[in-house]
Amino acid sequence: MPQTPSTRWCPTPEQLMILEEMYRSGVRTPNAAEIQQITAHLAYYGRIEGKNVFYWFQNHKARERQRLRRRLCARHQQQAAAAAASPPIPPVAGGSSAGVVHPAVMQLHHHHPYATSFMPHPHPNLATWAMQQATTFPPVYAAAGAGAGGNEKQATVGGVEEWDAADTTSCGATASGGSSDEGGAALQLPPCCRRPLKTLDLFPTKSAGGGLKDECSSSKSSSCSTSTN
Amino acid sequence: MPQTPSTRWCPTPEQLMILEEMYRSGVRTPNAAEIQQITAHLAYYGRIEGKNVFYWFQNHKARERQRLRRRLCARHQQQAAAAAASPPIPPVAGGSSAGVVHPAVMQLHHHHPYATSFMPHPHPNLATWAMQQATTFPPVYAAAGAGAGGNEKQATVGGVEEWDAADTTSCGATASGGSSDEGGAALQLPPCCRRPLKTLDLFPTKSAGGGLKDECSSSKSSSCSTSTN
DNA sequence: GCAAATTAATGATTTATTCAAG
DNA sequence: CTTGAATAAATCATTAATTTGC
Repeated sequence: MPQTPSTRWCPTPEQLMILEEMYRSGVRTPNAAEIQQITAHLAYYGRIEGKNVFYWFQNHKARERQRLRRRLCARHQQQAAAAAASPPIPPVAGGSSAGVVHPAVMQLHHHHPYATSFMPHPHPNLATWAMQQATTFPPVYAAAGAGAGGNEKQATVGGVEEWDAADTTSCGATASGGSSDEGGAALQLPPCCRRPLKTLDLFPTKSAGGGLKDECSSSKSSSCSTSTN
Repeated sequence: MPQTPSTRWCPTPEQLMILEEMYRSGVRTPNAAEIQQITAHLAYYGRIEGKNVFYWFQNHKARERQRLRRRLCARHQQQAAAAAASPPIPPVAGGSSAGVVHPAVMQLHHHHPYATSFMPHPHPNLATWAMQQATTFPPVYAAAGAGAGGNEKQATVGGVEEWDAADTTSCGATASGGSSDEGGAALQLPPCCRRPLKTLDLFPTKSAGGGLKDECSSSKSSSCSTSTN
């Protein structure tokens, strides 16, 4: 039986390579249009769906972060054990490439007739799916509008090849202008919706979010109460 | 300017009523098809999109749970303060309605021409969106296949009007047969994919998931191990 | 050298947390 | 302060590596 009906997507080396390259280039949370592009591109190297791309970035990001947390934690513990007083590593971050953000997605130019079977398909259930099917136009950060050029995005951190220091909290906004040639409609996003560039606070000061929860025996108290309101 | 371009959905009383009724009927995590139905139905009473329905159930579920946690926590603390030795509450759970699951979604029969603007629309970004657009057919628990009648689902818990006791771990599988009349294609899901009916362990014994994480100063030990493989 | 059994990676879901409009 | 919207973390489940016995 050819075409193993495997339930999960098995990325080919090429696909993986490209994805990793993109990630290293700063792509972190591609938006719908970008995902479509990426998917279409990668489809050339094998079967793939948008959700795979979505998941991949999601997981990759999360696990990268997790890895760092582990690492830091270990280091921290080690240092704690050593009872030294010197701060771990002064965040080098520095000059590197903060604004050079190169929109890796823009380099995609395939459009091979392989297609990824986008639209149709009578998808069964799947929780998250649902949300999509209705998505008229989500009032989020960016506009995949046609004409407009300089659009600020949110995700897809720029530069910062490999954050291996600790804080690196800030991140350069990037993301290709995108604007695929297909959806050239009006699409003017409502006046609100413009987050202050979140999405990457590695080590927040509060509690959840990116805090190391159990992984490292963090303090984290706070029972139910102290509402932020 | 009529038609306030408000960013968020403002559920009308009718919509809200129906949604709550559904929730009380056991609908907890409607699948795509169900969401479509619900949305189409509710669209009669005002503008609404699938994602609104999706979010609503998501939030309602989460907050109901949160409320319970808070409540339980408070009670627990109170009891702890009382320094009594008697076990809190013997889980009443009992007979209630475990299998009566009435698929509230099935009662929907509108199909009013209001439509909810499902498919089209050149949605900009939105993270989760992406994933959808590709969803060929997600290899998840159920099959929204056409003909087959008795299909087990996963979400949409049955019965259990209001879990206010503690454990209530089990849950009756329910979910309307769904199977919208549109996707009558083949759609034969691969031989694997058949979860043992998860998705609702309110108060698991392990750690995260539905457990009271931090909210109530739970124990929560157990790292990753004891793989079922 | 191969195949069953274990372990490690990682794709896919669900749940919790956070943000911000009303 | 309630709650819709969005993201990130935790978890599950399956596949690929790797080890072990023959």
